[in-house]
Amino acid sequence: MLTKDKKDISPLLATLNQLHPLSNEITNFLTDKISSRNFRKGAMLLKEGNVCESIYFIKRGAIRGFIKDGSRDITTWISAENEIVTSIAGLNQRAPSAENIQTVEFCETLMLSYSHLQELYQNYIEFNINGRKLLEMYYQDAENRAYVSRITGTEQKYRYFLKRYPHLVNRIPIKYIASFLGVTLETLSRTRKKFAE
Amino acid sequence: MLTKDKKDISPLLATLNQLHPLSNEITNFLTDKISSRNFRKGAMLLKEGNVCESIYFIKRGAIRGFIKDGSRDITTWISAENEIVTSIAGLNQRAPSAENIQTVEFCETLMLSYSHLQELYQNYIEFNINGRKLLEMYYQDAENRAYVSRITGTEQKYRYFLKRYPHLVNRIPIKYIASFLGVTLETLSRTRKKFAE
DNA sequence: AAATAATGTTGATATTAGTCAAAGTCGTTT
DNA sequence: AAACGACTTTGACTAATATCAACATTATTT
Repeated sequence: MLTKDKKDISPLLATLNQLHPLSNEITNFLTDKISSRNFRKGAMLLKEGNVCESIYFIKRGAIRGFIKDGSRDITTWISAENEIVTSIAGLNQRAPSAENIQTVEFCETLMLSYSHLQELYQNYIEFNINGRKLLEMYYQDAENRAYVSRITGTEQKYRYFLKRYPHLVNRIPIKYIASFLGVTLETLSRTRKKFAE
Repeated sequence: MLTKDKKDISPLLATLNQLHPLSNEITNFLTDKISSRNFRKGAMLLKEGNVCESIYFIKRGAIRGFIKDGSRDITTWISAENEIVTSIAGLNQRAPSAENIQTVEFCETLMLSYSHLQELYQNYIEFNINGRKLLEMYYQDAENRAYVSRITGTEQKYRYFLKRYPHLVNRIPIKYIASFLGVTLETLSRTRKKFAE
């Protein structure tokens, strides 16, 4: 963690309001409990084996989730501006995460602790509407990620990536994109070259 | 669809109550609106391009989701007893599904229409707690499915399948398991043989 | 600006898994 | 019981991708 900044939580409020309008009480609670956190490139927000204590909204930068598979890592997701990241294992069962969470760039985030999130869900029942809708969206995303890793042919996979994540293509090191797609970086490098031609 | 049976919705109520206790009003609403539906083996509950109009709870049997990738299918999930299945695309955005949903065995299900589900969420706000928690669980599952398709080595994949889905191993045709794991059925057949030795 | 580290490319080779085809097994129907 | 269909195994061969290693390029630090 780098600094604890003056916070502007409006982008998060906008995201949540789009799903279901937030009451003043909820807006005030969020304004009170959320803190701003910046992270240097490569910082670990969560290491496997630990229970994730927070949920982060990305104001600027990109963050990935990855799992260790022997000596190599498998990047399981990559998120950027206006997305929310956390360990689903922590959210769902307060269980130690098998997943690691790491910034890929310098990041400005908004952080809400898990316990405050639970307080929200318990004390402001209608906030569960926001949570439910958010999870519907993220679930679909997870399905899509499972899909891309199963389609055959590196070219088809990369084509999918270009279409779905155009904003990340020139920001994320090829090694992360490769493992996200389920290929080696060398193979992806060659495939990408064919595309340029 | 085969028959519309006398319904016993208690297994679904048990599942939902475990997440958050249901009020009498909600229980009555569900009892009223849910219908029992049986399907023969191989029946299509949803064909790609259509908007999914219902959500199903599996009382007996197994159901898979799959996506067409050229001429072959990719099985994206396999669910069985006491699980809920639907097209997430339909749930989330009322959009035509890219996914097909098909029974793998004779199935007894409980069906709730999408519009009644929306009624529940709107009129009984606390039901969003059940929905939110359910989605947290299913989201984690989706993450895990994405993970297994990315790990390398058919042996490792199959080992994961055995561990995570022991109840399905002897029920689901190898061709579905293979595409779920992201390998061909021949490769899976050979790998499985090595296991037996 | 030079030095260093991180990232990306390319080539040669090995390995794995895919493809195509045939035959075997199992269960269901007639 | 024979015939059919669905599922599974096996073999020979091919194609795709991984691996290992060297080098090139681009960023970052000093």
